[in-house]
Amino acid sequence: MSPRPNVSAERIPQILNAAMLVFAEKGLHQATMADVAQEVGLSKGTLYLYFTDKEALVFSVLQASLDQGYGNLEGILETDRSIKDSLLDWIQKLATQMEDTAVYLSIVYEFYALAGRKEAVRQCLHDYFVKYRKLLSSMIEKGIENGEFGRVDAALVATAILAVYEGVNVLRFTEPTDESWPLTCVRMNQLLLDSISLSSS
Amino acid sequence: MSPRPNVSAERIPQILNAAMLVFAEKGLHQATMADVAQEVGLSKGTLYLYFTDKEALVFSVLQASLDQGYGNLEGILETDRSIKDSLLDWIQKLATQMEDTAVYLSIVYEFYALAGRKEAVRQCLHDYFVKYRKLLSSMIEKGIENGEFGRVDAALVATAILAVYEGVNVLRFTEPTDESWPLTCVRMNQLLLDSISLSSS
Amino acid sequence: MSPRPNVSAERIPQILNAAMLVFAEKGLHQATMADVAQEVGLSKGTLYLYFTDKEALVFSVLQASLDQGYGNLEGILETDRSIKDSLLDWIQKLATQMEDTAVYLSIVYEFYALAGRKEAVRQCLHDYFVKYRKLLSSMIEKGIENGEFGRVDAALVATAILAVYEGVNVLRFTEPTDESWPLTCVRMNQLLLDSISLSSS
Amino acid sequence: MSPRPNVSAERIPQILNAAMLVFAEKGLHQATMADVAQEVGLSKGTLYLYFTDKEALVFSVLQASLDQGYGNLEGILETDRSIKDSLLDWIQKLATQMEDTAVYLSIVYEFYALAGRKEAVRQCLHDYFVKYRKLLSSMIEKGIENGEFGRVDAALVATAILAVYEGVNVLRFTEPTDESWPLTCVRMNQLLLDSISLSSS
DNA sequence: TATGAATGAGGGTTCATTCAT
DNA sequence: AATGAATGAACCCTCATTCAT
Repeated sequence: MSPRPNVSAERIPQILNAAMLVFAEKGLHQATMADVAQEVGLSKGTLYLYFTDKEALVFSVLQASLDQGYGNLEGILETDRSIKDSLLDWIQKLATQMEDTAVYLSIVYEFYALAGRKEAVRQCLHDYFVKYRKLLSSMIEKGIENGEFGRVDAALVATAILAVYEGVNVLRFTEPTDESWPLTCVRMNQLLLDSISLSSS
Repeated sequence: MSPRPNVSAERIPQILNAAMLVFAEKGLHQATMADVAQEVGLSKGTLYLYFTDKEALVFSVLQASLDQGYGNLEGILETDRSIKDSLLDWIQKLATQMEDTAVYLSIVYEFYALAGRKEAVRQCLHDYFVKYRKLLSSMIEKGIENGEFGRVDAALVATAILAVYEGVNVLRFTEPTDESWPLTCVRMNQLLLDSISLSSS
Repeated sequence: MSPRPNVSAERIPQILNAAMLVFAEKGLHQATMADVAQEVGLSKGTLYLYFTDKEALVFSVLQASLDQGYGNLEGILETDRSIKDSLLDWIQKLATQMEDTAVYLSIVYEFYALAGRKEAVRQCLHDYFVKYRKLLSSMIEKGIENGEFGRVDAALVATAILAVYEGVNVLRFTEPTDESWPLTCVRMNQLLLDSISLSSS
Repeated sequence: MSPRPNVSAERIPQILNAAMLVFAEKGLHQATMADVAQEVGLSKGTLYLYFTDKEALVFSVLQASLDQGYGNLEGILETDRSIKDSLLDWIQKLATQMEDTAVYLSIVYEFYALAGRKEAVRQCLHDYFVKYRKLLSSMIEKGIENGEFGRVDAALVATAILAVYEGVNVLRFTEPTDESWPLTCVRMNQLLLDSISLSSS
């Protein structure tokens, strides 16, 4: 239609990626729109063709981050393994990715901080956590039904899994040289799942 | 001796308190030195007699926060109760304080984010977590020795306790209306400690 | 001949009308080329095919406005009524239009302001006022000759008529709720023309 | 009180004067805060200690301008001369000042334009004109009472005086080389006042 | 003729920091 | 010790203008 191919579709992810990088490196506030622009290879002004605001850009980065999120949890279930093994698999995968996500963790904490002051941000994070809590919870319940787990509070365990993961991330962030964190995370969850498993521990 | 009492000693905590308030309310970056000055009732210029920098002020606030920290853990041990009960007591106390600390959590996450970019901040947080991890670890070990707990990895359990606490805080921060978080936190630790306890569960 | 009808001829008035609207609404400086483009239903780039500059567009709007001007004064004379009645007729017509021109008055004052800094604009306005001053002046003179008016300074009276109209517009602009301004304007001119009329007042 | 003398009181008029100059020279929008700052000999930032906004500065300039206004009209009355002579005296004075005020006229028209879009500005100008209209009106009435003038519509005449003055200013602004405008203005008012005077015309 | 994308200079505004008093 | 005034670097954002298609 237009004389020039519509590059909007590709520009936005480009910008988001660049922004994520720059934000992680310099911090949400220290990073300037000029920094982001330079990283994408666009001019400052062009950024504003795609995002009305720095705030809008930040928010989009948040949403893009959450869309990746904890990864494909539903897919995990579509196997014939036990719930416990499936969960541990997922956790293992998350743990393995820890290395790579470390760079972006800094932004995540800025988002958490932001959640304290911006309702929209809080809502976003809230929905995200609730979604995974529910997914995990239903898996635990399935495990209870099929006799893998005892009659535990599924929601509590689900929350615990998320909490442990988030908590380990915090601790790891202050001790990045220690490379055993992924393992620690997995072992904690093993401990947890073992403790609620019925017989074969 | 001095005609006027040296007010320096009292000024600094005054400023730190004010700064903590203002930082929590507006965010580390949105809060200006003017905001802090106004909160203490001093002029902007005077602030710089006590802190060379905004950075210095921020760092001092971080240290002051950490000095309060998780509370008196050593004191807990000086009882004749079981390790498990002592630990749960401590956790209970922490959980109870959650309500009050919520306001400041926003700064905490900004500090975490800062840790990704400022070595000094990371070091500070690191020392803090290590200190508590060691304290908890030695308690767990004492529990193993006296037969309360099985032969678990004490360091892992200690880390788990901290991780769970930190993780719950994260989740709670995005769902502040739900008031059951303190309870959730305690129950998780009960689950954890139960699972490593030998007989009497 | 050309496969497509040459739309240039119609485009320019379209653009000028749109620009006038937008300029009136937002102000000469607040109105952007994008605003104008959107109002015409063209793209920003296309605007520049018709006007080299924003300045050029503004200037064209000025000229277009002046072309409408105070309306057909010459036509007024082509009757057999007295000069005085003809003039009052014309003033009456102008006064009646006040309502409608009110919207555009805002631009007019911006043009006046511009005249203080742009020679071309001043020249334009100058020629405009001179033209009407001369027309009015010659009418007054005709009135003197045919005995309607006394031996007044025709140029002065002509200027007075214009001044009164311009002045009333200024006052009305700050008091738009009062609806008596057109009447006021007419009465002032009646007063003026009465005072220079010979007998039949 | 303060270690440094409080210069606020002198700064504000300094800034207003500078702003008036710069605004007149470059136009309300083309003039930058930096321009104004440089004119006062202050830094850009300092300007914001005294005016929250450019808008606030503009508005203050408007008010300062109006405070000077048409000059001391009340004072005129405190003589034993006739109303007519007093009024002509005042007009003469205004006319004489035309030369000096010419420079600032450009801003005045921008203010008029602004009045079309900013209620506060309109209000300001409105109050100003009303004030002088009332003053003039009461003078005319006094003239009617003491037999100087016929039973004319005092308000109409008052408005006419202002309108003529404003109108002449407009015309003069587009023909600044002609130096007879002050005279023209006076003669118009003479014509007007003569026409409403009773005997001794 | 038409346009969507891109640009970059420039303006308003903020704020950490300094300093004379 | 205390401060109010001043600074200036830096940031966000706008918008007239260009250009490849």
